[in-house]
Amino acid sequence: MKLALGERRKREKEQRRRIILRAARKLFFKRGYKPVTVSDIAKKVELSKGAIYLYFSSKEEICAQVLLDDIERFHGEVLPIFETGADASEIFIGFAHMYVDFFLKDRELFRMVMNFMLHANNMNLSDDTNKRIILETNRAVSVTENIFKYGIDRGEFILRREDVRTMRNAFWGMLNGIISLHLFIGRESTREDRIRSNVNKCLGIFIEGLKKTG
Amino acid sequence: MKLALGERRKREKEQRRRIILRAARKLFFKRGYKPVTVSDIAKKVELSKGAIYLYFSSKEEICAQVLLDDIERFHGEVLPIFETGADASEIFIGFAHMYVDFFLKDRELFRMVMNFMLHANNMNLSDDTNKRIILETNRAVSVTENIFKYGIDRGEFILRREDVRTMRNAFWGMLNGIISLHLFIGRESTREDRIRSNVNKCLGIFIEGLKKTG
DNA sequence: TCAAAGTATGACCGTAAGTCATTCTCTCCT
DNA sequence: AGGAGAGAATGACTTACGGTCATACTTTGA
Repeated sequence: MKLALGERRKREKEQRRRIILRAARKLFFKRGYKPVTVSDIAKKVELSKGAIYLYFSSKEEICAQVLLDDIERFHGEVLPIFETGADASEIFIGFAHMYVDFFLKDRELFRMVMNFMLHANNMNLSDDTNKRIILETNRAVSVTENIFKYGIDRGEFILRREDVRTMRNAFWGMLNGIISLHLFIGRESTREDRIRSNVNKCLGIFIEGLKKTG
Repeated sequence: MKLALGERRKREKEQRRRIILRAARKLFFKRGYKPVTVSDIAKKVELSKGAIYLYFSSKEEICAQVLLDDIERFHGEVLPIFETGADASEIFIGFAHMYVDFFLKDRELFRMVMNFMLHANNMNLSDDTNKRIILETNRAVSVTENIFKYGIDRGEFILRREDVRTMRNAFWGMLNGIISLHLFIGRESTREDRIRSNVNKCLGIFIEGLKKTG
């Protein structure tokens, strides 16, 4: 009789999983999700298609894990912003810029995330992946909500606490919406600095609205 | 020798095209874009699959035309709002509510439109369809830009004219973003009145920002 | 050393978009 | 009326891709 997967094997398996993910990421970002086939990924890591399915249950699952890794990385990068002691408006702007920069590095990443949000309901993902999605979603939510609460506590924002959730939605919506429009609609001005300046202006107006007394 | 397509035939062809579109629309909205096959559509209108391709060059083309018809209808419905002589803020709110209501009637419609915006670049659409897309995009843009200009002219909004384009993007982004979040992320509160009230609050804040002097 | 566990393969399957040779049907000219 | 040719329709066929599985190879540990 045999025991379950030895330690070293487990490690090697995890390592191979990561190699596949890296390859998939590169391919997806270069050619887009749909055009990349599972065989393409297999070829790139010198495995057969069947082998890929020993590590991932579906192409969608690969996509989800690529995106989750990136989002986790973003959340890691964004944390220090809260240590600065800046006021809520500055934190907002800082957060928004990090978000924009994050997605401008790989525009296909943003498209994939949006697409994923749109269709996640109809995807068959592993329990583990679903857990990660919920975790990261909650993290994103609480990060932004906390900025609003911080602003309220400091007396910086005129906003009822029960409206924080609404404003959090508006904030995310605005940020994603502006990026979408620039990347996929605007033929003009998709230069990074242009997008950044637009985000600045929009958030400026929004924050003015939050500050306005009476 | 024969002449090109007689008048009556042309009319009948157009009629059949519309019948196919109606059937496709119903199927798409009921089961979603991907799950509906071209054969499903053909079956519903009692034609063979091949016949469908006499009227449309691809499934994507069918989708595009369904969406364009709906967007055109929306633009038709939204025009009267500008005849009311209301102030710019009211027009904004009115416009936003019509937009929200329009998409809440068929949630799949919104998903399809978002998806379309995300991938329109990589679709092979007919020249005619591409023209319609540009036309409708420009219409949407100019509608919102005009509200901003109107607000500036009335002295209602404190906003430089060169920032109108930016604000138009923010407005669209916010609106689409809020709807997206509610429909596809929020497990909680996707009730219509809830979404409407959220849109109200967000736009309220946004408009306050626009009105703020100094 | 050999049996079980684990890893890998690639032919194969199912499905769905899109094509095309063929057939049917209508129109209009003589 | 009749037939020629334009146009409408068909459905079997092609292609492409996600996913599966019987088979075979490799490692491990008793």
